[in-house]
Amino acid sequence: MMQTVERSSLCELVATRLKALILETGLKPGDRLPTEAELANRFGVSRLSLREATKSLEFLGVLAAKPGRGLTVGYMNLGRVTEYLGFHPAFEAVPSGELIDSRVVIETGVLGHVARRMQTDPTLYERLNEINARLREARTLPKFIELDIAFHRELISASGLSPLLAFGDLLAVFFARFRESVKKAEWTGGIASHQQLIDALQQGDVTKADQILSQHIESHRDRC
Amino acid sequence: MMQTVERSSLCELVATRLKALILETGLKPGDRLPTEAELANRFGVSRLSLREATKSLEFLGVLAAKPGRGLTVGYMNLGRVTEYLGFHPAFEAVPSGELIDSRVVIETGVLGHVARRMQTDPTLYERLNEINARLREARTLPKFIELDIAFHRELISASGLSPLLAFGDLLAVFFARFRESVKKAEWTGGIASHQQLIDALQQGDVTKADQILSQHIESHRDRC
DNA sequence: CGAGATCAGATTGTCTGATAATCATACACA
DNA sequence: TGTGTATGATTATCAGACAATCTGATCTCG
Repeated sequence: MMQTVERSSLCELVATRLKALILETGLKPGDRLPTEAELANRFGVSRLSLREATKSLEFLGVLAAKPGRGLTVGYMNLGRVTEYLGFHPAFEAVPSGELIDSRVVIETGVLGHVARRMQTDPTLYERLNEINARLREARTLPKFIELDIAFHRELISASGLSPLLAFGDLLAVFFARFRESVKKAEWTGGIASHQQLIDALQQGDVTKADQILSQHIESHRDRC
Repeated sequence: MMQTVERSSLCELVATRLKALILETGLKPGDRLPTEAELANRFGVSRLSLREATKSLEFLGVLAAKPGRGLTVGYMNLGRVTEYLGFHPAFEAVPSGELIDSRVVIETGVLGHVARRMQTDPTLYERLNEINARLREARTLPKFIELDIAFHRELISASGLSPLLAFGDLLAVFFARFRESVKKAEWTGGIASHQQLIDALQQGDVTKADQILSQHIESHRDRC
C-alpha cells in the first residue's frame, strides 16, 4: 500500500484537531478549552503528544496555558513569528532588490491614507516629527538605527492599516542588514528626507511624498 | 525579590538558545544540529523540555526532525504560519475596511513591476489569461473562489517580489469571508475586470490597470 | 572487482507514571 | 461583610523505557 501522503506526525494531527475544535465550538480569545488530560483522552493520544501540539500552538500565540488555570485561546501575537522568522538563514536567500522593492510598495502605498488621516488628526504629524527630532540628536549607530526603524514603523502605523503594519515589522527584520552599513555621513541626508516627507504629507502632496520616500528607500540599493 | 518580569517558560528559554545556536554557528538550511540528548544535556534541561522547544520551532519550519537522522535546520515554510494564523478568531477583530485597503495597497503596488516584467516574459500574460479563461467556465461558487484567489496570487507572483507574495497569501486567508458572499451575477463583472486588467498591463498602461484593480477590489466594500 | 542486499547503530517518536509549581475557588473566621 | 487560608484542579517538568525509522558500513554474490 502506497502511503505516499506525508505521514503527518501525531503532533500535527493533534494540532489540526485543536484548530478544528476552536473553529467548531466558536471559541474566542480568552475562552477556556478542556484540560490537557481530557483532550488527550478525547483525541486518543498520550498527554505528552497532546502537549507537543499545544506547546507549538502556544508558541504561535494560538493558545495560552497557565498552571492551575488551564488552556485558553490566545491573543495571537505576530511578534513571536517575526522574531523567529526574521533571523532565519533561509531568508538570506531573498535577493536584496526584492526586499527594497517590497518596502517601497508598502510604504509608498500607505502615503495616501496617512495624508488623509493627518487632516483630521494633528498628533500624527507631531509623533513623526518628534521621532525625527530625536533622530537628529542620535550619536551612535545603534541609536540611529533604532529611531530610523521607529520612524518608518510610525509612518505605516499612521495609515491605520494594521495588517500592513504587521508586514512592515516582518520586513524591517530582514532589512536590518542594510542599516548596519549606513555611513555616518548619510544620516543627515536621511533625516532631511524624513522631514521633507512628513511636511509634504501634511500639505497633502502625496505625489511629492511618494517621490521623496521612494528615493529615500532606494538609496539602500547601492549597498550590499 | 520582585521577579515581576514574566517568567519565561523553560520551553521559551530553550527556543531562544536554539536560535542563538543557529546564528552563532552559522548553520544553513539542511545542516545538522547536535542530537536531542546532547542539546538537552548542554542546556541543562530534560530531553522532554528540549523537545517541546524543538517541536515548536519545527512547527514554524525553523527546524526539521527525522527519526534516525536527527535535527536539521529547516527550509522555513510560511504556509504553516498562514494556515494557523489565518483561521484565528483574534483576526476577526480586524475591520473589513482595513483588509480591503491593505489588499489594494499590495496589489496595485506590484502593477508597475508586473507590467515591466511582461515586456520581457510573455508567459506572464499567458498564465494570467489562462486562469481567467478557466474562471469563465467555473460553474460552482467554490470553484470560482478558488480560481479568483489563484488569479490574484498569480498577479502578485508575476511581480517577482516573493515577500509580498507571502503577505498576499496571508491576506487572502482573511479575505475568504468576503468571497463567500459573492453573488453569481457579480462573477461576470469580476472576470471582465480581470481581462481589462491584464490587457492594460500588457500594453504597459499602469495607470489604467491601477484604476481597474482598485475598483475591482473596492467592490467588496459593500458586502461584509 | 563492483553492485546490491543485509545488518547494526544512532536518533527521533511515543508512551507511562510521578512530583513540583501555580492558580482559582470555597470556606472558615473575625 | 471582608479577609485570609486551605483545598482541589491544572499545567510544568522530570525520568526511564520501548518502538519506529533512517544512515552507513559490512557482507554476499555475480
